[in-house]
Amino acid sequence: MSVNKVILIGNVGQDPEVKHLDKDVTVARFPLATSESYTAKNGEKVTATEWHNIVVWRGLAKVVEQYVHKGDKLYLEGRIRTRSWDDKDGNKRYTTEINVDNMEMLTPKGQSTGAQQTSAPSNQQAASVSEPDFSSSDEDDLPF
Amino acid sequence: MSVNKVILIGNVGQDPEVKHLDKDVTVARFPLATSESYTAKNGEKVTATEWHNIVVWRGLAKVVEQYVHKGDKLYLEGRIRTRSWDDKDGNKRYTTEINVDNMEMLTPKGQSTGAQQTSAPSNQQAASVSEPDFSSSDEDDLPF
Amino acid sequence: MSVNKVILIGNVGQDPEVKHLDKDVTVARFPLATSESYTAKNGEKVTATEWHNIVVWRGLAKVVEQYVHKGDKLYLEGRIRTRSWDDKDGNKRYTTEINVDNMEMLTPKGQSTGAQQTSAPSNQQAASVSEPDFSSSDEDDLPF
Amino acid sequence: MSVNKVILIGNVGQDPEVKHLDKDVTVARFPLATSESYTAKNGEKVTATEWHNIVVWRGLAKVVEQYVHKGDKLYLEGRIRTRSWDDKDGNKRYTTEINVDNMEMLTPKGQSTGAQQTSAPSNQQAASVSEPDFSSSDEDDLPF
DNA sequence: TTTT
DNA sequence: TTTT
Repeated sequence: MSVNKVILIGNVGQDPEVKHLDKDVTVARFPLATSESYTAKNGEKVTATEWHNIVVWRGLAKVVEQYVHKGDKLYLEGRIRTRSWDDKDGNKRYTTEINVDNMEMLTPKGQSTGAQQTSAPSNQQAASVSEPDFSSSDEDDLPF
Repeated sequence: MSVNKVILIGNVGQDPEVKHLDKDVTVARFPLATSESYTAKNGEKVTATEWHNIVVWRGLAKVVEQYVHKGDKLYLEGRIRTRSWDDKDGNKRYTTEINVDNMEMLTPKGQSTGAQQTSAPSNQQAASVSEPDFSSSDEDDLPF
Repeated sequence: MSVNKVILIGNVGQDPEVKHLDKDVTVARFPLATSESYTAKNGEKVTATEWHNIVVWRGLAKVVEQYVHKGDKLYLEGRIRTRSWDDKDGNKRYTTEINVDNMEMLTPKGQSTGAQQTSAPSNQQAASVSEPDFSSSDEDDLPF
Repeated sequence: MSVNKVILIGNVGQDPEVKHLDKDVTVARFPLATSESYTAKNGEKVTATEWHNIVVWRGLAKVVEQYVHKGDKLYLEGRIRTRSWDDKDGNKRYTTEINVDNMEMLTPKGQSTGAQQTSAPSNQQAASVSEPDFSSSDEDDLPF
């Protein structure tokens, strides 16, 4: 009796962080920017950027791991989920994420414009697939 | 070149808070619940409820003021917007809201189930329209 | 690299026609009305109704068979599909349908307003489930 | 009390046909392809293409006229509308169209791949804007 | 009739 | 922190 659906088209802000949990479960996280342009009261053109915390699970996370890079444009379909956690001062805090159900790559293959990609050698894609050091990231304790 | 679209169907958790700002601008805020049922690993049926911070501006806010009550089921279309603010400890905090562009009432007229409504006298709708004390609420300093 | 998504909220125009094909595949079809109101140039208020040919397959078709009746309000998510066929004059003709992927019932249980339902005896739901005569309908040759 | 919403991402099949009606009203029409790939029962990979009749009015039609070309990838948001008309044999026939409310160009500027574009001289975009012969097209009598 |  |  209810619907919680998000549709985003935007640009990947950072290469995804991918974690391989036990039981062969993979999760990928990355920021996605959407932006809106409008004319302010003073006539100035303004671009407002919105950052979304994207979370992708299981099979789709493996697709992210292999093919999604900083700068890519993506179509995402998912659900809003707000998680709560306690910060160091004992305050309840909230983080809103987008849990992805469906994804389409809108950047044509070989046209990624992310810094890492363009500076990478010709075998960069394979390199990015193995991306060895995310699992040892010391950000593991952060809630997002 | 980007899209930020949310579609929700859910139930209003509290009667909307409506403020009349200067220049005849109205803003309405209320929580909306969506829920998902799934079967947990142990076979138990679980219902997870997600609460969304809904924000409605201008003409649509006046519709909310007149017709939307606790318990009503709504279809909403809007955009995700995360605002940042500084809490009392000087930490940056974030609140994610849904800014509504389009709304449809799914509760048939006269069938609202909210507690306030059902206990209200027959002129309750007019009463709720004038709703006198929100603007003097001491919650004005809170970011939502 | 492409998206074909439809979101409808509307009312069921006729009780669904349900067919049980071989291999335990079920398909349900029914018309759904959406309507838009607008003010014409002459100041008159006009309501335009749009009829959609809804098609539901497999497990979801069984849900339709059991729970969906004329008059019910539904949320549907699906894809547009246009089928072509040859009419009796040998002309190519086209029928556009909505293939449903996801459905939510928006009419509260026991509040259906369809004529058949309200006039039906207390066991009408079971009756509608077995709905014996659709498969022998002479409309079988029509493309919808 | 109803919703009729379509979201498409696909490729433009032909350069848009643009007509300037009286009262400065512009309408643009073009076919858009979406495609789905799946594995058939025999293990073969199949791509099914769906063609949508896109209709864009007024200001957005002028954007189409200037910027949209065969081959371009677009995000479109709109409504389903089925029109009826009488064919030469006096039969009622139906055409389903997508009336566009919102559009985003997904092909980066200068990267169109449509045949007409790549073979056009460097001033082809201005040329396509004036596109002189559509209004005298003898297809005017056709319903789409 | 488009794209991958 | 992305893109145009």
